Amino acid sequence: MGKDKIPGKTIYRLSIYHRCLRRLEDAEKSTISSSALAKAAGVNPAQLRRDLTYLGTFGTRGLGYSVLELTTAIAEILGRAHLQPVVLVGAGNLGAALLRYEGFHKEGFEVVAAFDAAPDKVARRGISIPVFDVKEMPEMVKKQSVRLAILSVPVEHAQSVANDLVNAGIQGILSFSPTVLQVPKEVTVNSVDLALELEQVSLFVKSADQAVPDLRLEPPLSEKPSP
Amino acid sequence: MGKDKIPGKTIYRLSIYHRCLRRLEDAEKSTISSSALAKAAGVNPAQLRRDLTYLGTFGTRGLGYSVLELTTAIAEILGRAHLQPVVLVGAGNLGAALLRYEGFHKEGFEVVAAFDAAPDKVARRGISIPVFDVKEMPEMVKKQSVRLAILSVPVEHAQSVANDLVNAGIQGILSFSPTVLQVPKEVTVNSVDLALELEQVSLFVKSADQAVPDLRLEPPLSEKPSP
DNA sequence: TCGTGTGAAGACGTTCACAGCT
DNA sequence: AGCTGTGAACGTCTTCACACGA
Repeated sequence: MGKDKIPGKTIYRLSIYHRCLRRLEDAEKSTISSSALAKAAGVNPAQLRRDLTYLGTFGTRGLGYSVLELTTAIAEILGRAHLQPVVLVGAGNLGAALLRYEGFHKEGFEVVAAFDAAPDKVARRGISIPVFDVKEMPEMVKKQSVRLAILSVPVEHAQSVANDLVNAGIQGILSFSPTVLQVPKEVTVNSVDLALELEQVSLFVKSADQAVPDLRLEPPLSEKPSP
Repeated sequence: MGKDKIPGKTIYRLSIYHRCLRRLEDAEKSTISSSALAKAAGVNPAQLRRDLTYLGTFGTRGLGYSVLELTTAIAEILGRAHLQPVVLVGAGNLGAALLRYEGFHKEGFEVVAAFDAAPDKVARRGISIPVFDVKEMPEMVKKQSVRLAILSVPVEHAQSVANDLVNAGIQGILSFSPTVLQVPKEVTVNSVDLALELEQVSLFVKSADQAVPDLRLEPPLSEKPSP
């Protein structure tokens, strides 16, 4: 059994495999081969098998993997991530959309509170989560021991709000600001920069009919800036 | 001069450097050292210098890089990405927020049209872009030779709409669906899965106080599924 | 025979450490 | 002295290719 540490990239892919497997559970198939699952997940079959060895040996040679068993095994690794409370700061355009987004809940996260500099102005349509003034954030975060935050404030306030979050005890931030947040090294930041992601697509496309790079492709992964 | 191909990861970081530089242009400084810029971008100075060698030699030993010169050089590489028309499909909750998002425009992209299965139901507040029925998408995309698309439809329609986009001539898709799109290999897909990104943050946080992985960290990059 | 599990090789990316220019 | 540019070392990730079990 691989008591080795699991590489970050593998963890990322495990999440993807898990998604694919859950979709297969509905179907009749009770086993799946590495090549079938790999195709669904968009990776190389050998890579999939390699990734799974971090969980131990599950497959049956000549047959494949038990969908149920595999799903459970991956969930055991990833499971700890779920059912965690999250706060959201910045309920503006994007933030409000995130509050309405059901995907977080589907993955087992609960957004327990939202904060905004102008809570009165927030478009609350379709939002069931209470929106408080950002001034109340530190107290509420501390009281409820929330460790995760979604940061969707305007870029010019991102760093200062991030500081407040860290001071309040937040340990992980999913940021949507197009800036590199400076945080203590014990705090995890994952930055999703929408325009930058679009730019990357564009560059890859251009490369097809112009004389540009070879662009080896890789799945997104978390980023962690220096302290 | 490095006429080598530029690695995808370097391209990604070049975008980040470019952002940081533009912010510095306002400031008085006309030169910047690799360590200063690296700190702002959250990377190792050696890595920054290595990345920049793909553009040629710009720095002045003992001094640093000319902010202006560097900005121009990077823009020349990335520039082709900008000023491209983009269409958005799926103007629901998230899609509508993306239509209001100014970041794309700031980076030089123009969302020329949006499409939805039920264009009447779209909340148009704050949206200046016309929203058409998705049935009109193929024709408009072809007519205007649009090559980039933002895909923000519900997950169950993602693959089928992606197929339509590809058939209409789209060559790059920025997808927000939590699924792996199957597209021809000449089409670039970059997938931003919000719940998955939050899950990654969570896993990294957990690892701090529990016995979980070592998690080597990396910046996000594009993903490209198999044909 | 089919498909897993894995050693070994290879590709890739990062970082060190220092020579050399200003 | 300060900082770039880069050979070389290192570490990590991916992929091949095949032995082995069902």
